[in-house]
Amino acid sequence: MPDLMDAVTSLAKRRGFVFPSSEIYGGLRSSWDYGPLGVELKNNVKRAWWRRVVQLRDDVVGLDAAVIMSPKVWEASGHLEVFTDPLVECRNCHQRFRADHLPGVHAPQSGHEEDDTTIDMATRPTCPSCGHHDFTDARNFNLMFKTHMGPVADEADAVYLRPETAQGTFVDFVAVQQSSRKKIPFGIAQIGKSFRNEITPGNFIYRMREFEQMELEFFVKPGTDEAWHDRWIEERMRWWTDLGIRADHLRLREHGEEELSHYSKRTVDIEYAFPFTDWGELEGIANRTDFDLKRHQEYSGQDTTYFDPDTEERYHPYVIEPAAGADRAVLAFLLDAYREEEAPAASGKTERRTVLGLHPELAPVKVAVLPLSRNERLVPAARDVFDLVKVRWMCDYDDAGSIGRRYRRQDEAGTPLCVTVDFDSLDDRQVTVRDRDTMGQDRLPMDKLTDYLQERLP
RNA sequence: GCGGACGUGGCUCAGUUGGUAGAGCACCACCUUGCCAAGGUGGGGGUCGCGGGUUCGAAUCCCGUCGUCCGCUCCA
Repeated sequence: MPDLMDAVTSLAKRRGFVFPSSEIYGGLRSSWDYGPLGVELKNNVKRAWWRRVVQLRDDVVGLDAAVIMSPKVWEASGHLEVFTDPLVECRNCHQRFRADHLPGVHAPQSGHEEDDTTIDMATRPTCPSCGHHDFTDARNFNLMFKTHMGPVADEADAVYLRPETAQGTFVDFVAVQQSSRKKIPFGIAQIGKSFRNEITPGNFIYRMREFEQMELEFFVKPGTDEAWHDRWIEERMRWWTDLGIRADHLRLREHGEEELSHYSKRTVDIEYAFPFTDWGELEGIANRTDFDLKRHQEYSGQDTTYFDPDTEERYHPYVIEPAAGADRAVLAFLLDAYREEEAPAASGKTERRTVLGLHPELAPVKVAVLPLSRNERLVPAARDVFDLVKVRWMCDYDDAGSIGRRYRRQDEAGTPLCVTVDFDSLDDRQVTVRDRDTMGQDRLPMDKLTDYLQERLP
Protein backbone atom coordinates (compact mmCIF):
# COMPACT_ATOMS: atom_id res chain seq x y z
CA MET A 1 0.00 0.00 0.00
CA PRO A 2 2.49 2.62 -1.12
CA ASP A 3 -0.20 5.26 -1.55
CA LEU A 4 -0.63 5.41 2.22
CA MET A 5 3.04 6.22 2.52
CA ASP A 6 2.66 8.91 -0.15
CA ALA A 7 -0.35 10.35 1.57
CA VAL A 8 1.41 10.53 4.91
CA THR A 9 4.68 11.96 3.62
CA SER A 10 2.75 14.50 1.61
CA LEU A 11 0.66 15.49 4.60
CA ALA A 12 3.80 15.62 6.72
CA LYS A 13 5.43 18.12 4.40
CA ARG A 14 2.32 20.12 3.69
CA ARG A 15 1.29 20.59 7.29
CA GLY A 16 4.71 21.01 8.79
CA PHE A 17 5.42 17.70 10.45
CA VAL A 18 8.60 16.83 8.57
CA PHE A 19 10.60 18.63 5.91
CA PRO A 20 13.62 17.52 3.89
CA SER A 21 16.70 18.95 5.55
CA SER A 22 18.73 21.64 3.79
CA GLU A 23 16.14 21.69 1.06
CA ILE A 24 17.18 25.05 -0.35
CA TYR A 25 20.53 23.44 -1.15
CA GLY A 26 18.95 20.44 -2.79
CA GLY A 27 18.53 18.43 0.36
CA LEU A 28 20.87 16.05 2.10
CA ARG A 29 20.28 12.38 1.80
CA SER A 30 18.67 10.84 4.86
CA SER A 31 18.38 14.08 6.80
CA TRP A 32 14.96 15.38 7.78
CA ASP A 33 13.77 18.27 9.92
CA TYR A 34 10.77 18.23 12.21
CA GLY A 35 8.50 21.23 11.70
CA PRO A 36 6.16 22.89 14.20
CA LEU A 37 3.66 20.03 14.35
CA GLY A 38 6.33 17.36 14.02
CA VAL A 39 8.40 18.53 16.94
CA GLU A 40 5.29 18.49 19.13
CA LEU A 41 4.42 14.99 18.00
CA LYS A 42 7.94 13.69 18.46
CA ASN A 43 8.28 15.33 21.86
CA ASN A 44 4.99 13.76 22.87
CA VAL A 45 6.20 10.34 21.75
CA LYS A 46 9.36 10.73 23.77
CA ARG A 47 7.44 12.07 26.75
CA ALA A 48 5.00 9.18 26.58
CA TRP A 49 7.88 6.73 26.54
CA TRP A 50 9.65 8.46 29.41
CA ARG A 51 6.48 8.62 31.45
CA ARG A 52 5.82 4.94 30.98
CA VAL A 53 9.39 3.71 31.37
CA VAL A 54 10.71 6.10 34.00
CA GLN A 55 8.06 8.19 35.71
CA LEU A 56 5.47 5.53 36.42
CA ARG A 57 8.02 3.03 37.73
CA ASP A 58 10.13 3.05 40.83
CA ASP A 59 12.82 0.83 39.34
CA VAL A 60 14.04 2.97 36.46
CA VAL A 61 16.02 6.21 36.50
CA GLY A 62 17.02 8.52 33.68
CA LEU A 63 20.31 9.54 32.14
CA ASP A 64 21.49 11.86 29.39
CA ALA A 65 25.02 10.93 28.39
CA ALA A 66 27.29 12.64 25.88
CA VAL A 67 27.16 11.85 22.20
CA ILE A 68 30.96 12.03 21.99
CA MET A 69 32.69 9.69 24.36
CA SER A 70 36.18 8.37 24.84
CA PRO A 71 37.22 6.33 21.79
CA LYS A 72 38.15 3.59 24.21
CA VAL A 73 34.45 3.06 24.80
CA TRP A 74 34.05 1.81 21.24
CA GLU A 75 37.01 -0.47 21.50
CA ALA A 76 35.50 -2.02 24.57
CA SER A 77 32.01 -2.23 23.16
CA GLY A 78 33.28 -3.97 20.06
CA HIS A 79 31.85 -1.36 17.72
CA LEU A 80 35.23 -0.33 16.32
CA GLU A 81 36.09 -3.86 15.51
CA VAL A 82 32.73 -4.99 14.31
CA PHE A 83 31.82 -1.79 12.53
CA THR A 84 35.13 -1.65 10.67
CA ASP A 85 35.53 -4.31 8.07
CA PRO A 86 37.74 -4.44 5.02
CA LEU A 87 35.12 -5.29 2.47
CA VAL A 88 35.47 -6.33 -1.12
CA GLU A 89 32.74 -6.74 -3.65
CA CYS A 90 32.56 -9.36 -6.33
CA ARG A 91 32.24 -7.51 -9.60
CA ASN A 92 30.23 -10.33 -11.07
CA CYS A 93 27.55 -11.11 -8.50
CA HIS A 94 27.95 -7.98 -6.33
CA GLN A 95 28.17 -9.99 -3.15
CA ARG A 96 30.26 -8.42 -0.43
CA PHE A 97 32.78 -10.24 1.67
CA ARG A 98 35.29 -9.47 4.33
CA ALA A 99 38.51 -9.53 2.35
CA ASP A 100 40.47 -11.25 5.10
CA HIS A 101 37.89 -14.02 5.23
CA LEU A 102 38.30 -15.01 1.62
CA PRO A 103 40.29 -18.18 1.10
CA GLY A 104 43.92 -17.51 0.27
CA VAL A 105 43.92 -13.89 1.35
CA HIS A 106 46.14 -12.80 4.19
CA ALA A 107 45.41 -9.48 5.67
CA PRO A 108 47.60 -7.52 7.99
CA GLN A 109 46.10 -7.31 11.46
CA SER A 110 42.93 -5.46 10.74
CA GLY A 111 43.05 -2.40 12.87
CA HIS A 112 40.89 0.61 13.19
CA GLU A 113 42.75 2.52 10.57
CA GLU A 114 41.19 5.27 8.68
CA ASP A 115 42.95 4.35 5.49
CA ASP A 116 41.80 1.52 3.38
CA THR A 117 43.49 -1.61 4.46
CA THR A 118 46.13 -2.81 2.08
CA ILE A 119 45.10 -6.33 1.45
CA ASP A 120 46.84 -8.32 -1.17
CA MET A 121 44.19 -9.39 -3.62
CA ALA A 122 46.85 -10.54 -6.12
CA THR A 123 46.01 -14.14 -5.42
CA ARG A 124 42.73 -13.50 -7.20
CA PRO A 125 40.61 -15.34 -4.69
CA THR A 126 37.50 -17.19 -5.72
CA CYS A 127 34.12 -15.72 -5.03
CA PRO A 128 32.38 -18.10 -2.64
CA SER A 129 29.09 -17.18 -4.21
CA CYS A 130 29.56 -17.30 -7.97
CA GLY A 131 33.07 -18.63 -8.49
CA HIS A 132 34.46 -15.65 -10.37
CA HIS A 133 37.82 -14.10 -9.53
CA ASP A 134 37.09 -10.43 -10.01
CA PHE A 135 36.94 -8.39 -6.84
CA THR A 136 37.03 -4.69 -6.12
CA ASP A 137 39.81 -3.36 -3.91
CA ALA A 138 39.36 -3.80 -0.23
CA ARG A 139 37.80 -0.82 1.44
CA ASN A 140 37.29 -0.21 5.08
CA PHE A 141 33.67 0.01 5.85
CA ASN A 142 32.84 1.77 9.06
CA LEU A 143 29.34 2.49 10.16
CA MET A 144 30.48 4.97 12.79
CA PHE A 145 30.72 8.69 12.16
CA LYS A 146 34.24 9.84 12.82
CA THR A 147 35.36 13.34 13.64
CA HIS A 148 38.07 15.16 15.55
CA MET A 149 38.08 16.57 19.03
CA GLY A 150 39.82 19.90 19.02
CA PRO A 151 40.59 22.45 16.34
CA VAL A 152 43.39 20.54 14.64
CA ALA A 153 42.43 17.43 12.76
CA ASP A 154 44.93 14.94 14.06
CA GLU A 155 44.52 11.22 13.95
CA ALA A 156 45.30 11.07 17.65
CA ASP A 157 42.25 13.23 18.31
CA ALA A 158 39.83 11.00 16.45
CA VAL A 159 36.52 10.54 18.17
CA TYR A 160 33.22 9.01 17.13
CA LEU A 161 29.60 9.96 17.32
CA ARG A 162 27.87 7.26 19.27
CA PRO A 163 26.10 4.59 17.21
CA GLU A 164 23.90 3.77 20.19
CA THR A 165 23.07 5.52 23.43
CA ALA A 166 23.51 2.34 25.44
CA GLN A 167 27.26 2.65 25.95
CA GLY A 168 26.81 5.87 27.88
CA THR A 169 24.58 3.95 30.20
CA PHE A 170 27.05 1.12 30.69
CA VAL A 171 29.97 3.45 31.26
CA ASP A 172 27.95 5.35 33.87
CA PHE A 173 26.40 2.26 35.41
CA VAL A 174 28.32 2.39 38.68
CA ALA A 175 27.93 6.13 39.12
CA VAL A 176 24.20 6.00 38.46
CA GLN A 177 23.66 2.99 40.70
CA GLN A 178 25.52 4.52 43.60
CA SER A 179 24.06 8.01 43.35
CA SER A 180 20.50 6.77 42.91
CA ARG A 181 20.93 3.98 45.50
CA LYS A 182 18.94 1.66 43.24
CA LYS A 183 19.13 -2.04 43.87
CA ILE A 184 19.04 -4.67 41.19
CA PRO A 185 16.75 -5.22 39.40
CA PHE A 186 16.63 -1.65 38.12
CA GLY A 187 17.01 0.19 34.85
CA ILE A 188 18.59 3.28 33.34
CA ALA A 189 16.68 5.01 30.56
CA GLN A 190 18.00 7.35 27.96
CA ILE A 191 16.66 9.24 24.98
CA GLY A 192 19.02 10.80 22.50
CA LYS A 193 20.53 11.04 19.08
CA SER A 194 22.68 8.30 17.61
CA PHE A 195 24.56 8.20 14.33
CA ARG A 196 25.27 5.44 11.88
CA ASN A 197 26.59 5.55 8.35
CA GLU A 198 23.90 3.25 7.10
CA ILE A 199 24.60 1.84 3.68
CA THR A 200 21.08 2.36 2.52
CA PRO A 201 19.13 5.10 4.28
CA GLY A 202 15.68 5.90 3.05
CA ASN A 203 11.96 5.40 3.29
CA PHE A 204 11.34 8.87 4.63
CA ILE A 205 12.29 8.97 8.32
CA TYR A 206 12.44 5.20 8.66
CA ARG A 207 16.17 4.87 8.20
CA MET A 208 18.23 8.00 8.78
CA ARG A 209 21.91 8.36 9.50
CA GLU A 210 21.14 10.70 12.35
CA PHE A 211 18.33 9.32 14.43
CA GLU A 212 16.94 9.33 17.92
CA GLN A 213 16.72 6.35 20.21
CA MET A 214 14.72 5.60 23.30
CA GLU A 215 16.74 3.00 25.11
CA LEU A 216 16.35 1.27 28.42
CA GLU A 217 19.08 -0.84 29.96
CA PHE A 218 17.46 -2.96 32.63
CA PHE A 219 19.97 -4.63 34.95
CA VAL A 220 19.01 -7.94 36.48
CA LYS A 221 20.59 -10.76 38.38
CA PRO A 222 21.98 -13.46 36.12
CA GLY A 223 19.54 -16.31 35.97
CA THR A 224 16.55 -14.02 36.16
CA ASP A 225 17.35 -12.46 32.79
CA GLU A 226 15.19 -14.70 30.65
CA ALA A 227 12.08 -14.06 32.71
CA TRP A 228 12.72 -10.33 32.70
CA HIS A 229 13.26 -10.44 28.98
CA ASP A 230 9.81 -11.92 28.44
CA ARG A 231 8.29 -9.44 30.83
CA TRP A 232 9.76 -6.49 28.97
CA ILE A 233 8.68 -7.83 25.59
CA GLU A 234 5.13 -7.94 26.86
CA GLU A 235 5.32 -4.53 28.47
CA ARG A 236 6.75 -2.86 25.40
CA MET A 237 4.19 -4.48 23.13
CA ARG A 238 1.45 -3.11 25.36
CA TRP A 239 2.92 0.39 25.21
CA TRP A 240 2.52 0.57 21.46
CA THR A 241 -1.04 -0.65 21.50
CA ASP A 242 -1.98 1.57 24.44
CA LEU A 243 -0.98 4.53 22.32
CA GLY A 244 -3.25 3.46 19.53
CA ILE A 245 -1.24 1.23 17.22
CA ARG A 246 -3.53 -1.48 15.89
CA ALA A 247 -2.56 -4.84 17.34
CA ASP A 248 -2.73 -6.52 13.96
CA HIS A 249 -0.19 -4.02 12.64
CA LEU A 250 2.35 -5.28 15.15
CA ARG A 251 4.18 -8.52 15.53
CA LEU A 252 7.09 -10.03 17.40
CA ARG A 253 9.98 -11.53 15.53
CA GLU A 254 12.68 -13.65 17.06
CA HIS A 255 16.19 -13.07 15.72
CA GLY A 256 17.86 -16.07 14.19
CA GLU A 257 21.15 -17.28 15.56
CA GLU A 258 23.24 -15.79 12.77
CA GLU A 259 21.42 -12.51 12.97
CA LEU A 260 22.21 -11.85 16.61
CA SER A 261 24.41 -8.89 17.47
CA HIS A 262 27.83 -9.59 18.85
CA TYR A 263 26.62 -8.76 22.35
CA SER A 264 23.26 -10.48 22.30
CA LYS A 265 22.11 -13.81 23.61
CA ARG A 266 18.57 -13.38 22.37
CA THR A 267 16.78 -10.56 20.58
CA VAL A 268 13.12 -10.08 19.80
CA ASP A 269 11.98 -7.31 17.50
CA ILE A 270 8.67 -5.53 17.64
CA GLU A 271 7.80 -4.95 14.02
CA TYR A 272 5.23 -2.72 12.40
CA ALA A 273 3.42 -3.31 9.13
CA PHE A 274 5.10 -0.45 7.27
CA PRO A 275 3.64 -0.02 3.80
CA PHE A 276 7.01 -0.01 2.05
CA THR A 277 8.09 -3.38 3.37
CA ASP A 278 6.18 -6.26 4.81
CA TRP A 279 7.36 -5.72 8.33
CA GLY A 280 9.90 -3.30 9.69
CA GLU A 281 11.59 -3.00 13.02
CA LEU A 282 10.22 -0.51 15.50
CA GLU A 283 11.99 -1.71 18.58
CA GLY A 284 14.46 -4.41 19.48
CA ILE A 285 14.46 -6.07 22.85
CA ALA A 286 17.81 -7.71 23.44
CA ASN A 287 19.34 -9.74 26.18
CA ARG A 288 22.83 -8.21 26.21
CA THR A 289 23.96 -10.46 29.03
CA ASP A 290 26.91 -9.09 30.99
CA PHE A 291 28.91 -8.54 27.82
CA ASP A 292 29.17 -4.75 28.00
CA LEU A 293 29.88 -4.31 31.69
CA LYS A 294 32.51 -7.02 31.58
CA ARG A 295 34.19 -5.52 28.58
CA HIS A 296 34.28 -2.08 30.14
CA GLN A 297 35.85 -3.54 33.26
CA GLU A 298 38.40 -5.29 31.11
CA TYR A 299 39.27 -2.26 28.99
CA SER A 300 39.10 0.42 31.67
CA GLY A 301 40.58 -1.53 34.54
CA GLN A 302 37.76 -0.20 36.70
CA ASP A 303 35.43 -2.37 38.70
CA THR A 304 32.01 -2.39 37.04
CA THR A 305 30.40 -5.02 39.22
CA TYR A 306 27.37 -4.63 41.41
CA PHE A 307 27.41 -5.50 45.10
CA ASP A 308 24.21 -7.03 46.35
CA PRO A 309 23.85 -5.98 50.00
CA ASP A 310 21.24 -8.63 50.71
CA THR A 311 23.16 -11.66 49.59
CA GLU A 312 26.58 -10.02 49.86
CA GLU A 313 27.34 -11.19 46.35
CA ARG A 314 29.35 -9.22 43.85
CA TYR A 315 28.56 -9.79 40.22
CA HIS A 316 28.04 -8.30 36.77
CA PRO A 317 24.32 -7.97 36.19
CA TYR A 318 22.69 -9.09 32.96
CA VAL A 319 21.07 -6.46 30.82
CA ILE A 320 17.69 -6.50 29.13
CA GLU A 321 17.57 -3.76 26.53
CA PRO A 322 14.36 -2.49 24.97
CA ALA A 323 15.59 -0.02 22.33
CA ALA A 324 13.08 1.86 20.21
CA GLY A 325 13.56 4.37 17.41
CA ALA A 326 11.83 7.67 18.11
CA ASP A 327 11.67 8.62 14.46
CA ARG A 328 10.30 5.26 13.44
CA ALA A 329 7.77 5.61 16.22
CA VAL A 330 6.64 8.95 14.82
CA LEU A 331 6.29 7.39 11.39
CA ALA A 332 4.34 4.41 12.69
CA PHE A 333 1.99 6.58 14.72
CA LEU A 334 1.37 8.81 11.70
CA LEU A 335 0.72 5.88 9.39
CA ASP A 336 -1.56 4.16 11.84
CA ALA A 337 -3.52 7.33 12.58
CA TYR A 338 -4.04 8.42 8.99
CA ARG A 339 -7.47 7.95 7.49
CA GLU A 340 -9.65 9.50 4.84
CA GLU A 341 -13.38 9.28 5.28
CA GLU A 342 -16.65 10.59 4.03
CA ALA A 343 -18.04 13.52 5.94
CA PRO A 344 -21.24 15.49 5.62
CA ALA A 345 -20.88 18.91 4.06
CA ALA A 346 -22.93 22.06 4.31
CA SER A 347 -23.82 21.76 0.67
CA GLY A 348 -25.61 18.50 1.42
CA LYS A 349 -23.09 16.52 -0.54
CA THR A 350 -20.63 14.26 1.20
CA GLU A 351 -17.08 15.43 1.13
CA ARG A 352 -13.83 13.83 2.03
CA ARG A 353 -12.05 14.59 5.19
CA THR A 354 -8.56 13.62 6.19
CA VAL A 355 -8.11 12.72 9.83
CA LEU A 356 -5.09 11.95 11.92
CA GLY A 357 -6.64 9.86 14.65
CA LEU A 358 -3.68 10.29 16.95
CA HIS A 359 -3.96 9.30 20.58
CA PRO A 360 -4.65 12.49 22.58
CA GLU A 361 -1.39 12.00 24.44
CA LEU A 362 0.48 12.19 21.13
CA ALA A 363 -1.54 14.84 19.32
CA PRO A 364 0.65 17.89 18.59
CA VAL A 365 -2.18 20.26 19.44
CA LYS A 366 -4.70 19.17 22.06
CA VAL A 367 -7.27 21.92 21.72
CA ALA A 368 -8.14 24.42 19.01
CA VAL A 369 -10.13 27.48 19.97
CA LEU A 370 -12.31 28.81 17.18
CA PRO A 371 -14.66 31.77 17.13
CA LEU A 372 -17.62 30.87 14.96
CA SER A 373 -16.67 33.77 12.74
CA ARG A 374 -14.23 36.61 12.78
CA ASN A 375 -16.64 38.90 14.51
CA GLU A 376 -15.48 41.82 16.63
CA ARG A 377 -17.32 40.48 19.65
CA LEU A 378 -16.52 36.80 19.11
CA VAL A 379 -12.80 37.23 18.62
CA PRO A 380 -11.98 38.68 22.05
CA ALA A 381 -14.24 36.15 23.72
CA ALA A 382 -12.46 33.32 21.94
CA ARG A 383 -9.11 34.87 22.82
CA ASP A 384 -10.11 34.70 26.46
CA VAL A 385 -10.87 31.01 26.12
CA PHE A 386 -7.57 30.47 24.37
CA ASP A 387 -5.68 32.22 27.16
CA LEU A 388 -7.46 30.03 29.68
CA VAL A 389 -6.74 26.74 27.95
CA LYS A 390 -3.23 27.31 26.63
CA VAL A 391 -1.84 27.35 30.15
CA ARG A 392 -2.58 23.65 30.48
CA TRP A 393 -2.48 22.27 26.96
CA MET A 394 -0.79 22.90 23.66
CA CYS A 395 -3.42 24.96 21.97
CA ASP A 396 -4.17 26.60 18.66
CA TYR A 397 -6.27 29.65 17.85
CA ASP A 398 -7.72 30.00 14.38
CA ASP A 399 -10.29 32.40 12.97
CA ALA A 400 -9.38 32.28 9.29
CA GLY A 401 -12.00 30.84 6.98
CA SER A 402 -15.30 29.13 7.58
CA ILE A 403 -15.86 27.08 10.69
CA GLY A 404 -16.10 23.89 8.67
CA ARG A 405 -12.82 24.54 6.96
CA ARG A 406 -11.16 25.11 10.27
CA TYR A 407 -12.52 21.86 11.69
CA ARG A 408 -11.00 20.05 8.73
CA ARG A 409 -7.68 21.74 9.23
CA GLN A 410 -7.61 20.56 12.82
CA ASP A 411 -8.69 17.05 11.82
CA GLU A 412 -5.74 16.84 9.51
CA ALA A 413 -3.35 17.90 12.25
CA GLY A 414 -4.84 15.36 14.65
CA THR A 415 -6.26 17.86 17.15
CA PRO A 416 -8.66 15.90 19.35
CA LEU A 417 -10.93 18.73 20.51
CA CYS A 418 -12.13 22.05 19.16
CA VAL A 419 -13.75 24.67 21.34
CA THR A 420 -16.10 26.97 19.47
CA VAL A 421 -17.30 30.32 20.71
CA ASP A 422 -20.54 31.54 19.12
CA PHE A 423 -22.96 34.43 19.59
CA ASP A 424 -24.92 32.60 22.26
CA SER A 425 -21.69 32.22 24.20
CA LEU A 426 -21.63 35.97 24.71
CA ASP A 427 -24.88 35.76 26.65
CA ASP A 428 -25.00 32.33 28.24
CA ARG A 429 -21.26 31.87 28.82
CA GLN A 430 -21.34 28.45 27.18
CA VAL A 431 -19.06 27.01 24.54
CA THR A 432 -19.25 24.08 22.16
CA VAL A 433 -16.66 21.34 22.26
CA ARG A 434 -16.38 19.31 19.10
CA ASP A 435 -14.80 15.88 18.99
CA ARG A 436 -12.40 14.95 16.19
CA ASP A 437 -13.37 11.30 15.95
CA THR A 438 -17.13 11.40 16.39
CA MET A 439 -17.68 14.92 15.10
CA GLY A 440 -20.12 15.13 18.01
CA GLN A 441 -20.61 18.30 19.99
CA ASP A 442 -21.06 19.10 23.67
CA ARG A 443 -22.35 22.37 24.98
CA LEU A 444 -21.08 23.39 28.39
CA PRO A 445 -20.47 26.38 30.64
CA MET A 446 -17.12 28.03 30.23
CA ASP A 447 -16.19 27.58 33.85
CA LYS A 448 -16.58 23.83 33.44
CA LEU A 449 -14.37 23.76 30.39
CA THR A 450 -11.07 22.99 32.10
CA ASP A 451 -12.56 20.07 34.00
CA TYR A 452 -14.19 18.79 30.85
CA LEU A 453 -10.94 18.91 28.91
CA GLN A 454 -9.07 17.42 31.82
CA GLU A 455 -11.23 14.33 31.60
CA ARG A 456 -10.53 13.80 27.94
CA LEU A 457 -6.90 14.80 27.65
CA PRO A 458 -3.83 13.46 29.39
C1' G B 1 27.46 0.44 -4.60
C1' C B 2 24.70 -1.41 -9.34
C1' G B 3 20.35 -0.95 -12.77
C1' G B 4 15.88 1.87 -14.03
C1' A B 5 12.54 6.14 -13.56
C1' C B 6 11.96 10.97 -12.01
C1' G B 7 13.03 16.36 -10.13
C1' U B 8 8.24 22.98 -13.00
C1' G B 9 4.97 27.95 -7.36
C1' G B 10 3.13 24.91 -0.35
C1' C B 11 0.46 20.35 -2.91
C1' U B 12 -1.04 17.70 -7.59
C1' C B 13 0.24 18.51 -12.34
C1' A B 14 0.15 21.03 -17.77
C1' G B 15 3.72 23.07 -20.76
C1' U B 16 2.88 21.41 -28.35
C1' U B 17 8.56 20.26 -33.42
C1' G B 18 13.62 24.73 -28.20
C1' G B 19 11.42 31.31 -28.42
C1' U B 20 12.05 34.55 -22.18
C1' A B 21 6.04 29.83 -17.62
C1' G B 22 0.21 28.05 -16.78
C1' A B 23 -4.06 25.45 -14.08
C1' G B 24 -6.61 23.42 -9.91
C1' C B 25 -6.13 23.11 -4.83
C1' A B 26 -3.76 25.51 -0.72
C1' C B 27 -2.33 30.33 1.46
C1' C B 28 -3.30 35.88 2.71
C1' A B 29 -6.85 40.31 2.88
C1' C B 30 -11.78 42.14 2.57
C1' C B 31 -17.06 41.16 1.87
C1' U B 32 -20.62 37.52 2.68
C1' U B 33 -21.90 33.26 5.58
C1' G B 34 -22.58 31.34 10.64
C1' C B 35 -21.28 24.71 13.33
C1' C B 36 -18.37 20.73 9.62
C1' A B 37 -13.39 22.32 3.34
C1' A B 38 -20.03 27.33 0.35
C1' G B 39 -19.71 32.05 -2.58
C1' G B 40 -17.57 36.86 -4.37
C1' U B 41 -13.48 40.39 -5.08
C1' G B 42 -8.49 41.29 -4.66
C1' G B 43 -3.48 39.46 -3.55
C1' G B 44 1.48 37.06 -2.50
C1' G B 45 4.30 33.18 -4.44
C1' G B 46 8.01 29.72 -9.40
C1' U B 47 13.58 31.65 -13.78
C1' C B 48 11.43 25.50 -14.19
C1' G B 49 16.80 20.92 -8.22
C1' C B 50 21.99 22.86 -8.91
C1' G B 51 26.38 23.76 -12.24
C1' G B 52 28.21 23.85 -17.04
C1' G B 53 27.65 23.26 -22.43
C1' U B 54 25.11 23.64 -27.45
C1' U B 55 22.09 27.71 -29.62
C1' C B 56 20.49 34.23 -31.78
C1' G B 57 17.39 31.99 -27.90
C1' A B 58 16.29 26.18 -23.41
C1' A B 59 11.86 24.31 -18.47
C1' U B 60 12.18 21.89 -23.37
C1' C B 61 18.83 19.14 -26.39
C1' C B 62 23.92 17.39 -24.15
C1' C B 63 27.34 16.58 -19.84
C1' G B 64 28.11 16.68 -14.71
C1' U B 65 26.20 16.99 -9.87
C1' C B 66 22.63 16.78 -5.80
C1' G B 67 18.13 14.65 -4.36
C1' U B 68 13.72 11.33 -4.56
C1' C B 69 11.37 6.68 -5.83
C1' C B 70 11.51 1.35 -7.51
C1' G B 71 14.47 -3.21 -7.95
C1' C B 72 19.12 -5.61 -6.41
C1' U B 73 22.72 -5.40 -2.59
C1' C B 74 23.36 -4.12 2.43
C1' C B 75 21.01 -3.80 6.97
C1' A B 76 24.26 -4.99 15.14
